Amino acid sequence: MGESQATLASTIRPDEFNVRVVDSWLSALPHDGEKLLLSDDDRQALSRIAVPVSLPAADMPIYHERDAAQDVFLLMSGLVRTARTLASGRRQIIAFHWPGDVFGLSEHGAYVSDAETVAPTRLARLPMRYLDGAFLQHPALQGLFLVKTLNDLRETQHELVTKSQSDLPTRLAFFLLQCVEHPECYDAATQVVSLPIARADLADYLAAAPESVSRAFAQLEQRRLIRRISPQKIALDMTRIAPFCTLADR
Amino acid sequence: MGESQATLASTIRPDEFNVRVVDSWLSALPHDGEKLLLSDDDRQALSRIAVPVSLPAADMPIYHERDAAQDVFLLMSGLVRTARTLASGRRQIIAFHWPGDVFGLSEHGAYVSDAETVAPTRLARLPMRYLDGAFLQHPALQGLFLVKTLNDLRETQHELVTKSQSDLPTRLAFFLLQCVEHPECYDAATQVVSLPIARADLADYLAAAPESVSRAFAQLEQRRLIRRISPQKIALDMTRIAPFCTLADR
DNA sequence: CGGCTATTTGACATAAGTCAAGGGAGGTGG
DNA sequence: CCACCTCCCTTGACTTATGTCAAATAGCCG
Repeated sequence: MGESQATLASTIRPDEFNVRVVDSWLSALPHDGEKLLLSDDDRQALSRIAVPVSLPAADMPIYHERDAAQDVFLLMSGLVRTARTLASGRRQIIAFHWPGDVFGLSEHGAYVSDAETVAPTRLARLPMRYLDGAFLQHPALQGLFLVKTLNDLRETQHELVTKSQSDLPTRLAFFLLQCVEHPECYDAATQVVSLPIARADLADYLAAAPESVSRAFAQLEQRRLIRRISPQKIALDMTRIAPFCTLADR
Repeated sequence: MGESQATLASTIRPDEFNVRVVDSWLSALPHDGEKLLLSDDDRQALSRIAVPVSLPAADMPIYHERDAAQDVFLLMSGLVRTARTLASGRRQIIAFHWPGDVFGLSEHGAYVSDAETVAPTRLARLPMRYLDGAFLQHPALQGLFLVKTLNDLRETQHELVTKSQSDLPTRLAFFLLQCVEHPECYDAATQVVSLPIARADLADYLAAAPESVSRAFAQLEQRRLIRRISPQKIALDMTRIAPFCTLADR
Protein backbone atom coordinates (compact mmCIF):
# COMPACT_ATOMS: atom_id res chain seq x y z
CA MET A 1 0.00 0.00 0.00
CA GLY A 2 1.43 3.36 -0.92
CA GLU A 3 -0.05 4.94 2.19
CA SER A 4 2.49 7.70 2.11
CA GLN A 5 0.96 8.91 -1.14
CA ALA A 6 -2.61 8.41 0.02
CA THR A 7 -4.75 10.83 1.94
CA LEU A 8 -6.42 9.23 4.95
CA ALA A 9 -9.75 10.55 6.13
CA SER A 10 -10.92 9.30 9.48
CA THR A 11 -14.04 7.28 8.82
CA ILE A 12 -16.66 6.33 6.24
CA ARG A 13 -20.34 7.05 6.78
CA PRO A 14 -22.42 3.85 6.94
CA ASP A 15 -24.64 5.04 4.10
CA GLU A 16 -21.66 5.34 1.78
CA PHE A 17 -21.26 1.57 1.45
CA ASN A 18 -22.67 0.01 -1.72
CA VAL A 19 -22.11 -3.42 -3.20
CA ARG A 20 -22.85 -3.92 -6.87
CA VAL A 21 -24.47 -7.22 -7.92
CA VAL A 22 -26.71 -8.50 -10.66
CA ASP A 23 -28.53 -11.26 -8.85
CA SER A 24 -28.85 -13.25 -5.68
CA TRP A 25 -30.61 -16.45 -4.75
CA LEU A 26 -30.13 -15.88 -1.04
CA SER A 27 -33.52 -14.74 0.20
CA ALA A 28 -31.76 -13.17 3.17
CA LEU A 29 -30.12 -10.73 0.76
CA PRO A 30 -32.62 -8.80 -1.30
CA HIS A 31 -31.31 -6.44 -3.94
CA ASP A 32 -32.72 -3.90 -6.35
CA GLY A 33 -31.24 -5.40 -9.49
CA GLU A 34 -28.06 -3.41 -9.18
CA LYS A 35 -27.09 -3.01 -5.54
CA LEU A 36 -27.35 -5.28 -2.55
CA LEU A 37 -29.60 -3.86 0.14
CA LEU A 38 -27.44 -3.60 3.22
CA SER A 39 -29.06 -3.53 6.62
CA ASP A 40 -28.15 -0.71 9.00
CA ASP A 41 -26.55 -3.33 11.20
CA ASP A 42 -24.30 -4.51 8.36
CA ARG A 43 -23.42 -0.96 7.39
CA GLN A 44 -22.35 -0.17 10.92
CA ALA A 45 -20.30 -3.33 11.17
CA LEU A 46 -18.49 -2.30 7.98
CA SER A 47 -18.13 1.26 9.18
CA ARG A 48 -16.39 0.10 12.36
CA ILE A 49 -13.67 -1.81 10.53
CA ALA A 50 -13.32 0.16 7.27
CA VAL A 51 -10.41 2.53 6.79
CA PRO A 52 -10.94 5.15 4.09
CA VAL A 53 -8.20 5.54 1.49
CA SER A 54 -7.97 8.26 -1.15
CA LEU A 55 -5.81 7.77 -4.21
CA PRO A 56 -6.02 11.07 -6.09
CA ALA A 57 -4.36 10.07 -9.39
CA ALA A 58 -4.27 7.36 -12.03
CA ASP A 59 -1.67 4.57 -12.03
CA MET A 60 -1.15 4.61 -8.27
CA PRO A 61 -0.30 1.21 -6.78
CA ILE A 62 -2.69 -0.28 -4.22
CA TYR A 63 -0.89 -3.56 -3.75
CA HIS A 64 1.44 -5.82 -5.70
CA GLU A 65 1.28 -9.49 -6.48
CA ARG A 66 2.92 -11.49 -3.66
CA ASP A 67 2.56 -8.71 -1.09
CA ALA A 68 1.35 -10.00 2.26
CA ALA A 69 -2.43 -9.85 1.95
CA GLN A 70 -3.97 -8.22 4.99
CA ASP A 71 -6.92 -6.33 3.55
CA VAL A 72 -9.70 -6.58 1.02
CA PHE A 73 -10.96 -3.38 -0.60
CA LEU A 74 -14.38 -2.02 -1.39
CA LEU A 75 -14.34 0.58 -4.15
CA MET A 76 -16.37 3.71 -3.30
CA SER A 77 -15.57 5.81 -6.36
CA GLY A 78 -13.08 5.81 -9.20
CA LEU A 79 -11.69 2.91 -11.21
CA VAL A 80 -9.15 0.18 -10.39
CA ARG A 81 -7.48 -2.54 -12.46
CA THR A 82 -6.16 -5.86 -11.19
CA ALA A 83 -3.51 -7.43 -13.40
CA ARG A 84 -0.80 -10.06 -13.61
CA THR A 85 2.47 -9.39 -15.37
CA LEU A 86 4.23 -12.39 -16.91
CA ALA A 87 7.88 -13.16 -17.42
CA SER A 88 7.45 -12.34 -21.12
CA GLY A 89 6.69 -8.77 -20.07
CA ARG A 90 3.10 -9.15 -21.21
CA ARG A 91 0.43 -8.07 -18.79
CA GLN A 92 -3.08 -9.43 -18.48
CA ILE A 93 -5.62 -7.12 -16.89
CA ILE A 94 -7.95 -9.55 -15.14
CA ALA A 95 -10.68 -7.06 -14.34
CA PHE A 96 -11.58 -3.42 -14.02
CA HIS A 97 -13.26 -2.66 -10.69
CA TRP A 98 -16.03 -0.06 -10.58
CA PRO A 99 -17.74 1.53 -7.58
CA GLY A 100 -19.44 -1.16 -5.51
CA ASP A 101 -16.87 -3.81 -6.45
CA VAL A 102 -14.67 -5.72 -4.01
CA PHE A 103 -11.11 -6.75 -4.80
CA GLY A 104 -8.06 -8.11 -3.01
CA LEU A 105 -8.04 -11.82 -3.76
CA SER A 106 -5.20 -13.72 -2.10
CA GLU A 107 -3.75 -17.21 -1.84
CA HIS A 108 -1.56 -18.50 0.96
CA GLY A 109 -1.63 -15.02 2.47
CA ALA A 110 -0.31 -13.25 -0.65
CA TYR A 111 -2.17 -11.21 -3.25
CA VAL A 112 -2.49 -13.00 -6.60
CA SER A 113 -2.36 -9.87 -8.76
CA ASP A 114 -1.37 -6.22 -8.85
CA ALA A 115 -4.00 -3.60 -8.11
CA GLU A 116 -3.60 -0.03 -9.38
CA THR A 117 -5.84 2.95 -9.91
CA VAL A 118 -6.97 3.82 -13.42
CA ALA A 119 -8.48 7.11 -12.24
CA PRO A 120 -8.64 9.02 -8.94
CA THR A 121 -10.19 6.59 -6.49
CA ARG A 122 -11.65 6.31 -3.01
CA LEU A 123 -11.49 2.95 -1.25
CA ALA A 124 -12.70 1.35 1.94
CA ARG A 125 -9.86 -0.79 3.24
CA LEU A 126 -11.25 -3.78 5.15
CA PRO A 127 -8.67 -5.62 7.27
CA MET A 128 -9.34 -9.36 6.89
CA ARG A 129 -8.40 -9.76 10.49
CA TYR A 130 -11.49 -7.84 11.57
CA LEU A 131 -13.67 -8.90 8.66
CA ASP A 132 -13.23 -12.45 9.88
CA GLY A 133 -14.70 -11.51 13.24
CA ALA A 134 -17.45 -9.38 11.69
CA PHE A 135 -18.54 -12.41 9.64
CA LEU A 136 -19.00 -14.46 12.81
CA GLN A 137 -21.16 -11.79 14.42
CA HIS A 138 -23.00 -10.75 11.25
CA PRO A 139 -23.82 -13.79 9.12
CA ALA A 140 -25.77 -11.55 6.74
CA LEU A 141 -22.57 -9.63 6.04
CA GLN A 142 -20.83 -12.90 5.20
CA GLY A 143 -23.76 -13.76 2.95
CA LEU A 144 -23.28 -10.43 1.21
CA PHE A 145 -19.68 -11.28 0.41
CA LEU A 146 -20.75 -14.74 -0.74
CA VAL A 147 -23.25 -13.25 -3.16
CA LYS A 148 -20.75 -10.69 -4.42
CA THR A 149 -18.15 -13.42 -4.94
CA LEU A 150 -20.65 -15.58 -6.83
CA ASN A 151 -21.37 -12.56 -9.02
CA ASP A 152 -17.68 -12.07 -9.69
CA LEU A 153 -17.27 -15.75 -10.48
CA ARG A 154 -20.10 -15.63 -13.01
CA GLU A 155 -18.68 -12.50 -14.58
CA THR A 156 -15.20 -14.03 -14.84
CA GLN A 157 -16.64 -17.18 -16.42
CA HIS A 158 -18.43 -14.98 -18.93
CA GLU A 159 -15.17 -13.21 -19.71
CA LEU A 160 -13.49 -16.56 -20.20
CA VAL A 161 -16.10 -17.55 -22.79
CA THR A 162 -15.96 -14.18 -24.52
CA LYS A 163 -12.16 -14.11 -24.66
CA SER A 164 -11.99 -17.70 -25.87
CA GLN A 165 -14.72 -17.63 -28.50
CA SER A 166 -14.87 -14.10 -29.90
CA ASP A 167 -12.59 -12.25 -32.26
CA LEU A 168 -11.11 -8.94 -31.19
CA PRO A 169 -13.73 -6.57 -32.67
CA THR A 170 -16.43 -8.54 -30.86
CA ARG A 171 -14.54 -8.51 -27.56
CA LEU A 172 -14.09 -4.76 -27.92
CA ALA A 173 -17.80 -4.29 -28.62
CA PHE A 174 -18.59 -6.31 -25.48
CA PHE A 175 -16.35 -4.03 -23.47
CA LEU A 176 -17.97 -0.88 -24.85
CA LEU A 177 -21.38 -2.27 -23.94
CA GLN A 178 -20.15 -2.92 -20.40
CA CYS A 179 -19.15 0.73 -20.14
CA VAL A 180 -22.76 1.65 -20.86
CA GLU A 181 -23.69 0.06 -17.51
CA HIS A 182 -21.54 2.59 -15.68
CA PRO A 183 -23.03 6.08 -15.40
CA GLU A 184 -19.51 7.34 -14.69
CA CYS A 185 -18.59 7.03 -18.34
CA TYR A 186 -21.78 6.85 -20.40
CA ASP A 187 -24.04 9.68 -21.45
CA ALA A 188 -27.35 8.04 -22.32
CA ALA A 189 -28.63 11.15 -24.09
CA THR A 190 -25.84 11.29 -26.68
CA GLN A 191 -24.98 7.56 -26.52
CA VAL A 192 -21.35 8.52 -26.05
CA VAL A 193 -18.92 6.47 -23.96
CA SER A 194 -16.05 8.45 -22.40
CA LEU A 195 -13.36 5.84 -21.96
CA PRO A 196 -11.37 6.43 -18.76
CA ILE A 197 -8.92 3.83 -20.07
CA ALA A 198 -5.96 4.26 -22.42
CA ARG A 199 -5.40 2.00 -25.42
CA ALA A 200 -2.52 0.17 -23.78
CA ASP A 201 -4.69 -0.79 -20.79
CA LEU A 202 -7.53 -1.73 -23.07
CA ALA A 203 -5.15 -3.93 -25.07
CA ASP A 204 -3.91 -5.70 -21.94
CA TYR A 205 -7.50 -6.24 -20.85
CA LEU A 206 -8.64 -7.58 -24.22
CA ALA A 207 -5.51 -9.72 -24.50
CA ALA A 208 -4.36 -8.05 -27.69
CA ALA A 209 -1.68 -5.73 -29.04
CA PRO A 210 -2.53 -2.00 -28.91
CA GLU A 211 -2.23 -1.91 -32.70
CA SER A 212 -4.83 -4.64 -32.98
CA VAL A 213 -7.17 -2.70 -30.69
CA SER A 214 -6.88 0.30 -33.00
CA ARG A 215 -7.71 -1.88 -35.97
CA ALA A 216 -10.67 -3.31 -34.08
CA PHE A 217 -11.96 0.22 -33.43
CA ALA A 218 -11.52 0.98 -37.13
CA GLN A 219 -13.45 -2.12 -38.08
CA LEU A 220 -16.36 -1.37 -35.74
CA GLU A 221 -16.46 2.13 -37.19
CA GLN A 222 -16.48 0.81 -40.76
CA ARG A 223 -19.41 -1.40 -39.89
CA ARG A 224 -21.07 1.70 -38.38
CA LEU A 225 -21.44 0.17 -34.93
CA ILE A 226 -19.52 3.10 -33.43
CA ARG A 227 -18.12 6.48 -34.38
CA ARG A 228 -14.81 7.72 -33.00
CA ILE A 229 -15.22 11.34 -31.91
CA SER A 230 -11.79 11.28 -30.26
CA PRO A 231 -9.71 8.34 -29.06
CA GLN A 232 -11.56 8.56 -25.72
CA LYS A 233 -15.02 9.61 -26.91
CA ILE A 234 -16.87 6.83 -28.70
CA ALA A 235 -20.43 7.28 -29.96
CA LEU A 236 -22.33 3.99 -29.99
CA ASP A 237 -25.09 3.05 -32.38
CA MET A 238 -27.00 0.97 -29.84
CA THR A 239 -29.40 -0.42 -32.43
CA ARG A 240 -26.45 -2.00 -34.23
CA ILE A 241 -24.00 -2.81 -31.48
CA ALA A 242 -26.39 -4.51 -29.06
CA PRO A 243 -27.43 -7.34 -31.40
CA PHE A 244 -23.79 -7.68 -32.50
CA CYS A 245 -22.80 -8.44 -28.90
CA THR A 246 -24.83 -11.49 -28.12
CA LEU A 247 -22.99 -14.75 -27.55
CA ALA A 248 -26.36 -16.09 -28.68
CA ASP A 249 -26.30 -19.47 -27.03
CA ARG A 250 -28.06 -22.11 -28.98
CA MET B 1 -32.31 -33.08 -14.24
CA GLY B 2 -32.48 -36.48 -15.91
CA GLU B 3 -33.81 -38.07 -12.75
CA SER B 4 -35.50 -40.81 -14.68
CA GLN B 5 -32.07 -42.05 -15.74
CA ALA B 6 -30.49 -41.56 -12.34
CA THR B 7 -30.41 -44.00 -9.47
CA LEU B 8 -31.49 -42.42 -6.20
CA ALA B 9 -30.10 -43.76 -2.97
CA SER B 10 -31.77 -42.57 0.21
CA THR B 11 -29.16 -40.53 2.06
CA ILE B 12 -25.49 -39.59 2.22
CA ARG B 13 -23.38 -40.32 5.29
CA PRO B 14 -22.08 -37.13 6.95
CA ASP B 15 -18.48 -38.32 6.63
CA GLU B 16 -18.81 -38.59 2.86
CA PHE B 17 -18.86 -34.82 2.36
CA ASN B 18 -15.60 -33.25 1.24
CA VAL B 19 -14.91 -29.81 -0.17
CA ARG B 20 -11.71 -29.30 -2.13
CA VAL B 21 -9.85 -25.99 -1.65
CA VAL B 22 -6.33 -24.68 -1.82
CA ASP B 23 -6.49 -21.97 0.75
CA SER B 24 -8.64 -19.97 3.13
CA TRP B 25 -8.09 -16.81 5.10
CA LEU B 26 -11.13 -17.38 7.28
CA SER B 27 -9.74 -18.56 10.59
CA ALA B 28 -13.12 -20.13 11.30
CA LEU B 29 -12.46 -22.54 8.45
CA PRO B 30 -9.25 -24.49 8.90
CA HIS B 31 -8.13 -26.76 6.06
CA ASP B 32 -5.38 -29.28 5.48
CA GLY B 33 -4.05 -27.78 2.27
CA GLU B 34 -6.46 -29.77 0.12
CA LYS B 35 -9.79 -30.19 1.88
CA LEU B 36 -11.80 -27.93 4.11
CA LEU B 37 -12.22 -29.37 7.58
CA LEU B 38 -15.95 -29.65 8.12
CA SER B 39 -17.35 -29.77 11.63
CA ASP B 40 -19.70 -32.59 12.57
CA ASP B 41 -22.41 -29.99 12.90
CA ASP B 42 -21.89 -28.77 9.33
CA ARG B 43 -21.75 -32.32 8.00
CA GLN B 44 -25.06 -33.13 9.62
CA ALA B 45 -26.66 -29.96 8.31
CA LEU B 46 -25.54 -30.97 4.80
CA SER B 47 -26.65 -34.54 5.33
CA ARG B 48 -30.16 -33.40 6.22
CA ILE B 49 -30.70 -31.48 2.99
CA ALA B 50 -28.53 -33.43 0.51
CA VAL B 51 -30.17 -35.79 -1.98
CA PRO B 52 -27.81 -38.38 -3.45
CA VAL B 53 -27.78 -38.75 -7.24
CA SER B 54 -25.99 -41.45 -9.22
CA LEU B 55 -25.22 -40.90 -12.89
CA PRO B 56 -23.69 -44.18 -14.04
CA ALA B 57 -22.40 -43.17 -17.49
CA ALA B 58 -20.54 -40.43 -19.35
CA ASP B 59 -22.32 -37.63 -21.23
CA MET B 60 -25.43 -37.71 -19.06
CA PRO B 61 -27.10 -34.32 -18.63
CA ILE B 62 -27.36 -32.87 -15.13
CA TYR B 63 -28.93 -29.57 -16.11
CA HIS B 64 -29.10 -27.28 -19.12
CA GLU B 65 -28.44 -23.60 -19.50
CA ARG B 66 -31.64 -21.65 -18.78
CA ASP B 67 -33.25 -24.45 -16.78
CA ALA B 68 -34.89 -23.19 -13.60
CA ALA B 69 -32.08 -23.34 -11.03
CA GLN B 70 -33.26 -25.00 -7.85
CA ASP B 71 -30.19 -26.89 -6.69
CA VAL B 72 -26.46 -26.65 -6.38
CA PHE B 73 -24.41 -29.82 -6.58
CA LEU B 74 -21.48 -31.20 -4.61
CA LEU B 75 -19.48 -33.77 -6.55
CA MET B 76 -18.72 -36.91 -4.51
CA SER B 77 -17.01 -39.00 -7.19
CA GLY B 78 -16.61 -38.97 -10.95
CA LEU B 79 -16.11 -36.02 -13.31
CA VAL B 80 -18.44 -33.30 -14.60
CA ARG B 81 -18.06 -30.56 -17.20
CA THR B 82 -19.91 -27.24 -17.29
CA ALA B 83 -20.10 -25.63 -20.71
CA ARG B 84 -21.81 -23.00 -22.83
CA THR B 85 -22.73 -23.63 -26.44
CA LEU B 86 -22.82 -20.63 -28.74
CA ALA B 87 -24.92 -19.83 -31.77
CA SER B 88 -21.90 -20.63 -33.95
CA GLY B 89 -22.15 -24.20 -32.73
CA ARG B 90 -18.89 -23.82 -30.87
CA ARG B 91 -18.85 -24.93 -27.27
CA GLN B 92 -16.68 -23.58 -24.47
CA ILE B 93 -16.11 -25.92 -21.55
CA ILE B 94 -15.81 -23.53 -18.63
CA ALA B 95 -14.53 -26.02 -16.10
CA PHE B 96 -14.13 -29.66 -15.25
CA HIS B 97 -15.42 -30.46 -11.77
CA TRP B 98 -13.63 -33.08 -9.68
CA PRO B 99 -14.65 -34.71 -6.39
CA GLY B 100 -15.03 -32.04 -3.71
CA ASP B 101 -16.09 -29.37 -6.21
CA VAL B 102 -19.38 -27.47 -6.15
CA PHE B 103 -21.24 -26.42 -9.30
CA GLY B 104 -24.64 -25.07 -10.31
CA LEU B 105 -24.10 -21.34 -10.80
CA SER B 106 -27.25 -19.44 -11.74
CA GLU B 107 -28.44 -15.94 -12.62
CA HIS B 108 -32.00 -14.68 -12.33
CA GLY B 109 -33.04 -18.18 -11.26
CA ALA B 110 -31.64 -19.91 -14.34
CA TYR B 111 -28.46 -21.94 -14.77
CA VAL B 112 -25.80 -20.13 -16.79
CA SER B 113 -24.28 -23.23 -18.39
CA ASP B 114 -24.90 -26.86 -19.21
CA ALA B 115 -23.62 -29.51 -16.78
CA GLU B 116 -22.96 -33.06 -17.97
CA THR B 117 -21.04 -36.06 -16.71
CA VAL B 118 -17.69 -36.89 -18.28
CA ALA B 119 -17.52 -40.20 -16.41
CA PRO B 120 -19.82 -42.13 -14.04
CA THR B 121 -20.57 -39.74 -11.22
CA ARG B 122 -22.12 -39.51 -7.77
CA LEU B 123 -23.53 -36.15 -6.66
CA ALA B 124 -25.04 -34.58 -3.60
CA ARG B 125 -27.95 -32.45 -4.78
CA LEU B 126 -28.41 -29.47 -2.44
CA PRO B 127 -31.73 -27.64 -2.88
CA MET B 128 -31.02 -23.91 -2.62
CA ARG B 129 -34.31 -23.53 -0.84
CA TYR B 130 -32.99 -25.47 2.13
CA LEU B 131 -29.38 -24.38 1.75
CA ASP B 132 -30.57 -20.84 2.27
CA GLY B 133 -32.05 -21.79 5.66
CA ALA B 134 -29.04 -23.91 6.59
CA PHE B 135 -26.80 -20.88 6.02
CA LEU B 136 -28.81 -18.85 8.51
CA GLN B 137 -28.52 -21.54 11.18
CA HIS B 138 -24.94 -22.56 10.38
CA PRO B 139 -22.82 -19.50 9.54
CA ALA B 140 -19.77 -21.75 9.33
CA LEU B 141 -21.42 -23.65 6.49
CA GLN B 142 -21.98 -20.37 4.68
CA GLY B 143 -18.35 -19.53 5.29
CA LEU B 144 -17.41 -22.83 3.73
CA PHE B 145 -19.24 -21.95 0.54
CA LEU B 146 -17.68 -18.49 0.59
CA VAL B 147 -14.20 -19.97 0.76
CA LYS B 148 -14.97 -22.52 -1.94
CA THR B 149 -16.36 -19.78 -4.19
CA LEU B 150 -13.29 -17.61 -3.61
CA ASN B 151 -11.17 -20.60 -4.59
CA ASP B 152 -13.18 -21.10 -7.77
CA LEU B 153 -12.90 -17.41 -8.58
CA ARG B 154 -9.12 -17.53 -8.22
CA GLU B 155 -8.94 -20.62 -10.36
CA THR B 156 -11.12 -19.07 -13.07
CA GLN B 157 -8.99 -15.92 -13.07
CA HIS B 158 -5.92 -18.10 -13.48
CA GLU B 159 -7.58 -19.86 -16.43
CA LEU B 160 -8.36 -16.50 -17.95
CA VAL B 161 -4.70 -15.48 -17.80
CA THR B 162 -3.51 -18.84 -19.11
CA LYS B 163 -6.00 -18.91 -21.98
CA SER B 164 -5.24 -15.30 -22.91
CA GLN B 165 -1.47 -15.36 -22.70
CA SER B 166 -0.30 -18.87 -23.56
CA ASP B 167 -0.11 -20.68 -26.86
CA LEU B 168 -1.90 -23.98 -27.24
CA PRO B 169 0.97 -26.37 -26.37
CA THR B 170 1.47 -24.42 -23.14
CA ARG B 171 -2.22 -24.48 -22.27
CA LEU B 172 -2.25 -28.22 -22.88
CA ALA B 173 0.78 -28.70 -20.65
CA PHE B 174 -0.99 -26.71 -17.91
CA PHE B 175 -3.98 -29.00 -18.21
CA LEU B 176 -1.85 -32.15 -17.99
CA LEU B 177 -0.21 -30.79 -14.85
CA GLN B 178 -3.63 -30.15 -13.35
CA CYS B 179 -4.49 -33.81 -13.92
CA VAL B 180 -1.51 -34.73 -11.79
CA GLU B 181 -3.32 -33.19 -8.82
CA HIS B 182 -6.13 -35.73 -9.14
CA PRO B 183 -5.31 -39.22 -7.89
CA GLU B 184 -8.23 -40.49 -10.00
CA CYS B 185 -6.19 -40.11 -13.17
CA TYR B 186 -2.50 -39.95 -12.24
CA ASP B 187 -0.18 -42.78 -11.32
CA ALA B 188 2.70 -41.16 -9.47
CA ALA B 189 4.87 -44.28 -9.76
CA THR B 190 4.88 -44.37 -13.57
CA GLN B 191 4.16 -40.64 -14.07
CA VAL B 192 1.33 -41.57 -16.42
CA VAL B 193 -1.85 -39.52 -16.76
CA SER B 194 -4.95 -41.49 -17.80
CA LEU B 195 -7.11 -38.87 -19.46
CA PRO B 196 -10.79 -39.46 -18.74
CA ILE B 197 -11.50 -36.83 -21.40
CA ALA B 198 -11.79 -37.23 -25.18
CA ARG B 199 -9.98 -34.92 -27.63
CA ALA B 200 -13.16 -33.10 -28.60
CA ASP B 201 -13.88 -32.19 -24.96
CA LEU B 202 -10.26 -31.25 -24.43
CA ALA B 203 -10.43 -29.02 -27.50
CA ASP B 204 -13.57 -27.28 -26.26
CA TYR B 205 -11.92 -26.77 -22.88
CA LEU B 206 -8.68 -25.40 -24.32
CA ALA B 207 -10.63 -23.24 -26.79
CA ALA B 208 -9.04 -24.85 -29.83
CA ALA B 209 -9.88 -27.15 -32.71
CA PRO B 210 -9.40 -30.89 -32.04
CA GLU B 211 -6.82 -30.94 -34.85
CA SER B 212 -4.85 -28.22 -33.10
CA VAL B 213 -4.93 -30.19 -29.86
CA SER B 214 -3.44 -33.18 -31.68
CA ARG B 215 -0.71 -30.96 -33.06
CA ALA B 216 -0.07 -29.58 -29.59
CA PHE B 217 0.35 -33.13 -28.25
CA ALA B 218 2.74 -33.86 -31.10
CA GLN B 219 4.77 -30.76 -30.30
CA LEU B 220 5.02 -31.56 -26.58
CA GLU B 221 6.15 -35.05 -27.53
CA GLN B 222 8.79 -33.71 -29.93
CA ARG B 223 10.15 -31.53 -27.16
CA ARG B 224 10.18 -34.65 -24.96
CA LEU B 225 7.90 -33.14 -22.31
CA ILE B 226 5.49 -36.08 -22.74
CA ARG B 227 5.24 -39.45 -24.44
CA ARG B 228 1.96 -40.66 -25.95
CA ILE B 229 1.43 -44.30 -24.93
CA SER B 230 -2.08 -44.21 -26.33
CA PRO B 231 -4.41 -41.26 -27.00
CA GLN B 232 -5.58 -41.54 -23.39
CA LYS B 233 -2.35 -42.61 -21.66
CA ILE B 234 0.22 -39.83 -21.49
CA ALA B 235 3.56 -40.30 -19.75
CA LEU B 236 4.89 -37.02 -18.34
CA ASP B 237 8.52 -36.07 -17.93
CA MET B 238 7.94 -34.04 -14.79
CA THR B 239 11.47 -32.64 -14.77
CA ARG B 240 10.80 -31.02 -18.15
CA ILE B 241 7.10 -30.21 -18.06
CA ALA B 242 6.95 -28.55 -14.64
CA PRO B 243 9.37 -25.69 -15.44
CA PHE B 244 7.69 -25.32 -18.86
CA CYS B 245 4.40 -24.59 -17.14
CA THR B 246 5.18 -21.54 -15.10
CA LEU B 247 3.53 -18.27 -16.01
CA ALA B 248 6.61 -16.92 -14.28
CA ASP B 249 5.34 -13.57 -13.16
CA ARG B 250 7.99 -10.91 -13.18
C1' DC C 1 -10.94 -60.14 -37.95
C1' DG C 2 -13.77 -56.25 -39.63
C1' DG C 3 -16.14 -52.14 -39.20
C1' DC C 4 -16.62 -47.91 -36.68
C1' DT C 5 -15.12 -43.92 -34.58
C1' DA C 6 -11.57 -41.10 -32.62
C1' DT C 7 -7.31 -39.32 -33.55
C1' DT C 8 -3.63 -37.72 -36.26
C1' DT C 9 -1.48 -35.62 -40.25
C1' DG C 10 -1.45 -32.56 -44.49
C1' DA C 11 -2.48 -28.34 -47.18
C1' DC C 12 -4.21 -24.00 -47.29
C1' DA C 13 -6.76 -19.65 -45.39
C1' DT C 14 -7.08 -16.06 -41.94
C1' DA C 15 -6.89 -13.32 -37.68
C1' DA C 16 -3.73 -11.23 -34.95
C1' DG C 17 1.27 -10.20 -33.56
C1' DT C 18 5.47 -7.54 -34.64
C1' DC C 19 8.20 -3.98 -36.42
C1' DA C 20 8.23 0.43 -38.54
C1' DA C 21 6.47 4.84 -39.63
C1' DG C 22 3.02 8.45 -40.06
C1' DG C 23 -0.79 11.46 -37.77
C1' DG C 24 -3.22 14.19 -34.05
C1' DA C 25 -4.57 16.11 -29.71
C1' DG C 26 -3.29 18.48 -25.92
C1' DG C 27 0.03 20.83 -23.03
C1' DT C 28 3.84 24.16 -22.39
C1' DG C 29 6.50 27.99 -23.10
C1' DG C 30 7.66 31.82 -25.80
C1' DC D 1 -2.35 33.48 -28.74
C1' DC D 2 0.39 30.63 -31.39
C1' DA D 3 3.93 27.27 -32.34
C1' DC D 4 6.19 23.54 -31.14
C1' DC D 5 6.82 19.25 -28.99
C1' DT D 6 5.63 15.09 -26.99
C1' DC D 7 3.01 11.22 -26.28
C1' DC D 8 -0.53 8.44 -27.82
C1' DC D 9 -2.93 6.57 -31.28
C1' DT D 10 -3.44 4.85 -35.90
C1' DT D 11 -2.06 2.80 -40.24
C1' DG D 12 1.04 -0.18 -43.30
C1' DA D 13 3.77 -4.39 -44.44
C1' DC D 14 5.07 -8.77 -43.31
C1' DT D 15 5.21 -13.10 -40.18
C1' DT D 16 3.11 -16.67 -37.52
C1' DA D 17 -0.18 -19.47 -34.88
C1' DT D 18 -4.32 -21.57 -35.32
C1' DG D 19 -8.75 -22.60 -37.85
C1' DT D 20 -10.76 -25.23 -41.71
C1' DC D 21 -11.33 -28.83 -44.94
C1' DA D 22 -9.75 -33.25 -46.55
C1' DA D 23 -7.65 -37.62 -46.05
C1' DA D 24 -5.04 -41.28 -43.79
C1' DT D 25 -4.25 -44.01 -39.63
C1' DA D 26 -4.98 -46.12 -35.22
C1' DG D 27 -7.71 -47.95 -31.35
C1' DC D 28 -11.52 -50.32 -29.86
C1' DC D 29 -15.51 -53.27 -29.61
C1' DG D 30 -18.24 -56.66 -31.30
